[in-house]
Amino acid sequence: MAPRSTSLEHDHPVDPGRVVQARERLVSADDASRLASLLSLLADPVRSRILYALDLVEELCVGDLALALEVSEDAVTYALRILRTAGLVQNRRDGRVIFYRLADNFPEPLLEHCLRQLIELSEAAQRIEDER
Amino acid sequence: MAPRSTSLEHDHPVDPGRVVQARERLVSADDASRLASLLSLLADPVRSRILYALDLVEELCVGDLALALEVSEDAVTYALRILRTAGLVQNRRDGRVIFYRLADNFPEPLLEHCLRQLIELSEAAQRIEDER
DNA sequence: CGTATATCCGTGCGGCTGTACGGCTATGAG
DNA sequence: CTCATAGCCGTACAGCCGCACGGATATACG
Repeated sequence: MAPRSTSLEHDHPVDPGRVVQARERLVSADDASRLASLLSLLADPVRSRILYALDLVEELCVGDLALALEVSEDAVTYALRILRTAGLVQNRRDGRVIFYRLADNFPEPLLEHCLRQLIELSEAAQRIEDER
Repeated sequence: MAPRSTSLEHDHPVDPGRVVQARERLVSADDASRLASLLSLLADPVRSRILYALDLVEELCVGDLALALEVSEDAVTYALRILRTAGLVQNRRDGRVIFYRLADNFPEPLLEHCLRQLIELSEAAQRIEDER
């Protein structure tokens, strides 16, 4: 069903210049959509902690990951399924045990650069909120 | 109800050393949870594009934002409500029109540094996927 | 005052997401 | 061969999320 275009929906810009300027240089809907997918992938405590754990110790099996993070094995399995599908982790079978590691082409700076900054950012925001 | 600890749930680590090592230096559940909140906030095409638009042109009203992004005003209002609640944007009333801008304490590097990298990353991943 | 406009708010709904459970598969031990 | 273990998969369910709609509110204009 069509959006709420029943009546007039703000036809004339209030500030046409800025609208045009924003439109021209704006992040495309496609880029934003891909970005959102990537961020959603990282926006889960179990998934991000798994990535950090694998960054620390190179290789871990499912059960040990659950122990290290103190979450259920089901949660780890589910998280790994998603990370695997996204191509962020690889696995290797050794007997009955399956070891996971970061994918070969895993973007290095992501964890230590980008996410680390965001963690500090969210801590700062938290403090500001607590002070109110 | 308790998780699936009905039977034994992998009591002995396969590689105790690595489990301990991961546990000690791992991102805490709290940090990961806060990080997830922040990432969820950014993991929406409308919200991220609004932030980029405001970064570009300083100030825009709701209707013009909808025009610039080519989405419904409802969607913009909803997105702004969330960004406002999170303290990422501020507004200013001028007559019937309400102008939005990035909050004073908006973390500068976030958009141009951090997210820009992630956009490129997601583009690269997309290309790899397309080649298969 | 009455009308039109810009935006917000409450509500409802469809869709997605994370988890738990039962059951399946594959491997190894006896 | 039989049994136990590590992990996966399909399913079901509860919770959340984003959007559209109706209606409210505030401001401007005549």
